[in-house]
Amino acid sequence: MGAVETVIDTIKQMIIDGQLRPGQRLPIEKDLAEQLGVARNTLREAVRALTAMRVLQTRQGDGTYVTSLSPGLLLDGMSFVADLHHGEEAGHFLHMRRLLEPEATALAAPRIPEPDLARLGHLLDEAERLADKDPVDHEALVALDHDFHTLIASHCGNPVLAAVIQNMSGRTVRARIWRGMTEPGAIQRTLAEHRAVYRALLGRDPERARLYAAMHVLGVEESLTGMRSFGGAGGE
Amino acid sequence: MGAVETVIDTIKQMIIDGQLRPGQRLPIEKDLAEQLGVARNTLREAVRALTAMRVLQTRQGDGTYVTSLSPGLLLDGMSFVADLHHGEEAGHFLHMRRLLEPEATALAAPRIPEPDLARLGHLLDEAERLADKDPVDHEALVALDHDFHTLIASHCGNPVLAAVIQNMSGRTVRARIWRGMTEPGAIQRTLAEHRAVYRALLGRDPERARLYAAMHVLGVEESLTGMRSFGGAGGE
DNA sequence: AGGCCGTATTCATCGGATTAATTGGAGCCT
DNA sequence: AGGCTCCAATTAATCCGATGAATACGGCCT
Repeated sequence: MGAVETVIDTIKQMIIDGQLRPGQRLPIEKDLAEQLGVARNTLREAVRALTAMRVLQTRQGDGTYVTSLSPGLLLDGMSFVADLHHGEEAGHFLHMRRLLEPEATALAAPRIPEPDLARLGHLLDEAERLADKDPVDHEALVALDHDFHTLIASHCGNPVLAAVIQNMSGRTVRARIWRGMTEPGAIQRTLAEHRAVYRALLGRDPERARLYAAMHVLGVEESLTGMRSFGGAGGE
Repeated sequence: MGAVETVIDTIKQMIIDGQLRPGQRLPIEKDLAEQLGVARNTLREAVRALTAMRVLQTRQGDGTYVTSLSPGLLLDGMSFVADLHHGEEAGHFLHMRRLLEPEATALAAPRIPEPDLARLGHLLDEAERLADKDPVDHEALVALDHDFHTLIASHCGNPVLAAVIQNMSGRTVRARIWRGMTEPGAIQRTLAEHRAVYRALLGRDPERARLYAAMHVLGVEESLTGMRSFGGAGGE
């Protein structure tokens, strides 16, 4: 096995074993390289790889530190995976969202604090305002869509679940989805689905939240495949 | 932004844009470094980071290639995240398994080919044989457990779902779980749960498969927290 | 005591040299 | 002619040493 890979695994194992703890500082490059029996360049490549996966963090002029190792931190960057896949593959990521988001939304219903609930409302108001304009600022809508779902997921009580949900649809994926909503009323319908989820959260009703979240993801899936079979899920 | 990060993002973007396609070979280090305006060492650190996340693959004496970029490939290595977390955090990963494995098992019921179904049976036979021995070879049981769940998940029809499931419990996590099953009969009960899932698959019954899979993950969760409230789920 | 500045520490980047592995083809044997 | 062996070119892997840039910390001044 290559020297760099060995160093990567060694550092990983040191973390798993508890020799290196979150926030702890590593020895300086020169010493650590010597201790591991490799050149500084080799060590640097290993550290760079671990930095890319958010296990380590380097601060120029200061040192190299172990990150918090929180799931949310380590799982981010995964969204790149979703960004790569089009067509049928994209459907697999939406399938994941359909499994996870209803659960997360239901879990968030009794937990999400009032201020964040209010913030959700403001995001919706803003999105509806943007949707009425012409031309539509898709990029801004994508950002609001992302904030809406992320805010809900972040209150599900399970950071792993929240992180995976967030990464199942990155910036590029969401942009593709919103750009793909060309049929008339598609944007309004999506926003109505958002509002339905919001109302369920406002009522602290987990089961309604779950169902409306499921309907929303399903709506997105069907709007992409052109299979939508009835007229929307916004009302009561 | 650092030069290395810039190079990483540039290469990523070239892949998203389609300039670099799966399997394609990159220019040699010297040329690519010159083209991107950085030193070879800097380029190497970027390539190493992308190699660590399975986006690129280098072959000494040959060149650097873009991988298949399949979700299964890109999402692996995520299991390291699960390996890091003990106690309450581990429960969050089990929660994920409880959401995902029942669905995957249900989806696999009508899809899994006969030969793999037979293989599942053999894995179970082998595990039951091992469980009766004394002392118990935990490591071998962990391997069989891993193969059992991985084989099922791989036939759910959604490679993303399969990959996430697989990474929600890596080697270290599974080892911890099986080592933690100290109460008498715990191992036999777990294997009985496996067999119940197997029987549902054998019957090509998605809903039974879903339920028994859910019961199994729940059993694992409760055996870890000592909350198990009744006597097992192996029978019919 | 509080803010400013200089110096030491540490990572970031660079350029070059050497080593090792793979590939592809030339040349040889059958 | 077909297949095998060995050699040479290509390319990544590793190492070395030097310079640049950002940060932290301690001493100094006010």
